[in-house]
Amino acid sequence: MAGQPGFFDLSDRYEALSAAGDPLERLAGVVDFEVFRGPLVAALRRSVRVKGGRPPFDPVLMFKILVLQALYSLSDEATEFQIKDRLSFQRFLGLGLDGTVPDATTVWLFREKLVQAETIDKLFARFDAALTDRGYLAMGGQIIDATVVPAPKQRNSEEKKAAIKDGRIPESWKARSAKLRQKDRDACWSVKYTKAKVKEGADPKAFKPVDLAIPMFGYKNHIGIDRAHGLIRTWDASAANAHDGARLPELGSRDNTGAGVWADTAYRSKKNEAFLARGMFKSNIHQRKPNRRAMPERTARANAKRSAIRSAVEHVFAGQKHRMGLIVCTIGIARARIKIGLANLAYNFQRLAWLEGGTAPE
DNA sequence: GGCTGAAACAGTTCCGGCCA
DNA sequence: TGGCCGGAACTGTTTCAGCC
Repeated sequence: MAGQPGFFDLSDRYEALSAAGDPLERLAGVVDFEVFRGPLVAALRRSVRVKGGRPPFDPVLMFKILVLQALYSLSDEATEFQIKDRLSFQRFLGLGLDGTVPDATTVWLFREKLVQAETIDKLFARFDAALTDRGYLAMGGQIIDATVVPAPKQRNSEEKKAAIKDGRIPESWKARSAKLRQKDRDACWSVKYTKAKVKEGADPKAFKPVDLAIPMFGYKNHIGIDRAHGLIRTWDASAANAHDGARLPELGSRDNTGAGVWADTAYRSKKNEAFLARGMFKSNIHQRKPNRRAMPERTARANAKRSAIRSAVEHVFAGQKHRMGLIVCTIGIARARIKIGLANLAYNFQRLAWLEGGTAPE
């Protein structure tokens, strides 16, 4: 698949991360990766392993490799190359100069086993428990939002698009298994609405705001962060066309000590307001502009106050997109889910490093 | 040396980007 | 717009390494 950065596109992201010392060293210092061994071993079913056979790589080592992939948006091939090439990667993984580096296929197979065992939620929950043990309780209320994670755009004919939309496999693909397995039938198109920016040199007073509709293809990362620490506490992944508002009941965490819930207008509905009222949450969801009427000044001021708080979640997405280069090149929602989940987990690792007095993740 | 299971290799197909 | 190239995801087959 294309779209992934090549071997030599890593330097910018690495330099950004390295601005204040070796970020991987800091990460290894604050995150105890051994806490993941239990869920990893369970996923790989080591307990039923009979004697004999080639010994596998250590599951924690393999998991740390997936973390590197998520942090630097590396393909499996690029990961193998970079581990062999970079001393900082080798130090992070605890490999010596003569250490054997897992093959790209081995990395792919390890990730595939985690997909099959649906382990990512257990890993996320395990780290969340570790955060709580360390004193980082979910506090101050929660901020909920979603963003589209791009995937390679499929080059399908109208006939094939219609078949996929109906949940059918196009006839010409049925006999060609190799072709079918390369086709992503779960990723979807969505439209992102935004305001056009003032052109450089133009008079801002003469500029009339224009709505832009940007088509996006891929998956959606739904997250809930705690306001006090900015850590991702709940998450889910879906196709890009999933409605954000419908996910609020799944993302709303009862573990947060604060009752406030912040979200944009996409989450405002009678159903969601009823859900928040039942759960004793305090709704800080943005108000919609009244139909064919100007936004009342009082509402606009209230929304502006909410925006100032809600912007924290946008920093998470910006970090994942621009610094980590998050993109889903795997095929199917199950694989996309682990990629997105690992990106969320990797973000929390970096955020923890910052909270503990390290480099800023933004 | 045979068995076993994981790692590694080799091949197929895809998409993004470049160029005519 | 279509052809081509390179990088990437995925899979079938072969090789490797540990145990008996």
